Amino acid sequence: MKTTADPIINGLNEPQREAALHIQGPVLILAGAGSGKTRALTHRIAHLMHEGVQPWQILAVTFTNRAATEMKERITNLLHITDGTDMDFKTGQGRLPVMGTFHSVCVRILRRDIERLGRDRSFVIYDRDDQEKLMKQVLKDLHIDEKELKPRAALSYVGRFKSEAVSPKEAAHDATTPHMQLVIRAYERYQGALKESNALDFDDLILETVRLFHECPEVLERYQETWRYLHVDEYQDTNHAQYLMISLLAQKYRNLCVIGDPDQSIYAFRGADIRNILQFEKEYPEALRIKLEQNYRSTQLVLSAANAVIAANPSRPEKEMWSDRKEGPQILVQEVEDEKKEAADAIKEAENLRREGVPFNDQVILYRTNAQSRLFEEACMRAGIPYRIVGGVKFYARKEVKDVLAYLHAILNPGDTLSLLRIINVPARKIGDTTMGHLQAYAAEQKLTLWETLLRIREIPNVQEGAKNRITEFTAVLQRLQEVAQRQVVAALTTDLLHAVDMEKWLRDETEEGENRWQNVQELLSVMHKYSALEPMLSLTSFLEEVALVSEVDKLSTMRDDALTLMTLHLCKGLEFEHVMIAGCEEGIFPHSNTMYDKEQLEEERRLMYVGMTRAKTHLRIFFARSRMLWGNTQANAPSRFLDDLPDNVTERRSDDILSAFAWGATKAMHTRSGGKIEPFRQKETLPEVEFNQDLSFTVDTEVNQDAFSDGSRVEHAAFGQGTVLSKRGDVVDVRFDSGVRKSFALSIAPLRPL
DNA sequence: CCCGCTTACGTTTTT
DNA sequence: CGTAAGCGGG
Repeated sequence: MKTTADPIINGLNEPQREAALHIQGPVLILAGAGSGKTRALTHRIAHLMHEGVQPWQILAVTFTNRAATEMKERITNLLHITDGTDMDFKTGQGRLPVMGTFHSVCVRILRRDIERLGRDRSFVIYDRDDQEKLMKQVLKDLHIDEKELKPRAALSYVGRFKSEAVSPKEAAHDATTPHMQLVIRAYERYQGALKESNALDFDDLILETVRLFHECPEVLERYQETWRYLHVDEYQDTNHAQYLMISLLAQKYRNLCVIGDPDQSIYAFRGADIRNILQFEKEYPEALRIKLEQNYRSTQLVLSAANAVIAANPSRPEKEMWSDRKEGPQILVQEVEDEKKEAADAIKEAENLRREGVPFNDQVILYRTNAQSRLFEEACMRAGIPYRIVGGVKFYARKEVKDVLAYLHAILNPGDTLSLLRIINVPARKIGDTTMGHLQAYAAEQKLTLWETLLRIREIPNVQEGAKNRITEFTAVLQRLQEVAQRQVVAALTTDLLHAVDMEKWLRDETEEGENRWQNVQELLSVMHKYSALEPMLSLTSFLEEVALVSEVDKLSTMRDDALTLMTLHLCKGLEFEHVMIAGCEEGIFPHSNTMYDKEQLEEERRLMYVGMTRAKTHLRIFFARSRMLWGNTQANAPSRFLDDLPDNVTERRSDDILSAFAWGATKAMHTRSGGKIEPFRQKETLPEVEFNQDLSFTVDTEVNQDAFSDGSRVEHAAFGQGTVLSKRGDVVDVRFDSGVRKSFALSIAPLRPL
């Protein structure tokens, strides 16, 4: 029996200890925000190993690489393993349990066993962009008008079907309307096209694994025998397909430990099914239920506020977070004139706290929609404070990055037609649509892949001699690189590749964008260096595999500069900050207007608010604006209904307007009178244009600046130094700095001054 | 092939 | 209002 002297058990609170020690049978852990969930989980796994369970018999599944990495690190520390490296994990030889995302675990299974489903092990993984391209082609092939069914809409249906594990055949069964029948045809064809390209999209990774388990009981049994102790993190976010996968694995030994928080379920729109966690005990009646309610992150004031907000949601398991940290500042609810004022105020608050010793790294601005980020970004630039935006255009989704990756994919697997199509004319080598049209026609007719067609280019009619030569050149380059790939690691291979196709010249076109593009490729190269210790081919495949499955939030921890973080509320889950600011808390913004007529969506919005608030350790500020410019219109939105639930005793309400006290009382009364029901017209009220700009200094600033930036004038930038204005168009100036760097700026924003 | 103009659109997105 | 994508002209 374990005693409290045991380092694995020591330091856990009572329910955490229970979670760690109860290792046989199903366990449901309801773990509130900041309750030491990862701690409970990692200690549990460490305890399992202490009890003689082999590491490879333990599986822990998460949703993000970030979570998986953190768990691996913490278990490594806990066990004082020094040689259980990540690479060991990959080959399955390590001393660490198998820990990874749903998708990476499934890839691992499929790379090994997908041939049983009559498919090729060297499949490629399609991301969002690839999916859209493919679906576009599918709709074209089916002669479906883009107006009738857009690729994105079709994909969203397909995604929904797949997350619910509904095959095209089953879906066809329920398709009653002509529109849905169209969707089903697209779904069917899309799946066929994926198979032809030897590709799987993200959803397929899960779904094909489920299919494998269904169709090959002996394979399922092998995994059941291997992974006897199963753990699933963020269980409230699992969709039906993921639920099936886990259920199948668990059905033999029933050692399934799921952890989650129904109050933090914010991905229903993506197919997450909160019922998976709510009905866990029905499915496993013998399950032990553990509640982690002590919060180690926030002050009691923050928690009281968050608890009050989430309490308004019906049918949630009873759970109330509490904290030992009784003291702290009040929750600040700040009313501001408009969205510009909001941004300026938020930045000012960040700077104030910075001065008091809270680094920017420990501060975040959260908003509901990405579009809101722009103003904060501009405010940061204006104030000259460092910031980073998480999300938005993803690094690995950038064209130049995807182009390089497409080269690597094509080198590894020339059968990857999508990649070939992507790079055949990048950099431009005058192989245009006409030529490609002939080639694809020939390929279809002869039942050849594009690559095989390219290799036989000499036999193909209708293609001009010049184009044939250029294609021969292209295939020769790829073939040479294929050989290089056999003996060089991925970084060296890529350096060779970039040189061979003169990528630098193509990307670096003397503009700021060109410079950025090249920088991005350099960054990609630096990521590759992490794979230099491996065998050449393994280095290439591991790199591509990992790149296919990473997200933006994963990179957060690796950034070291002190910068204010800006991100959507959805992305903040799992993170924590000393100072959290939640912007745009107005009806129609948050909760978002599209959710306001649906009870369940509204509940999810409330959970999103709860998630945002519980990120705060100490300082929590909530902003709402009296008026806001949205889609070219100025509108006045009522303060968010979520603010009504903030208890007065932990809240301080402030406003930049003298009449605000009155306004507050009025809105609160209005919400109360309507009994919490939605008043459709509330957010439509538009105030007469108020052109009273309180921040005069800003207006003056930009006006004065304008004239001093004529062509050829000398300027100085806070970060880039001195330079010469090349051209000026309205608010935008092009500057060449003495360092040689060329950039364009928005005058009203950039820290640029005339000399 | 690249640009600038027109048009359409506007929620969130682990992999 | 701001943006991204599509298209026609140079």
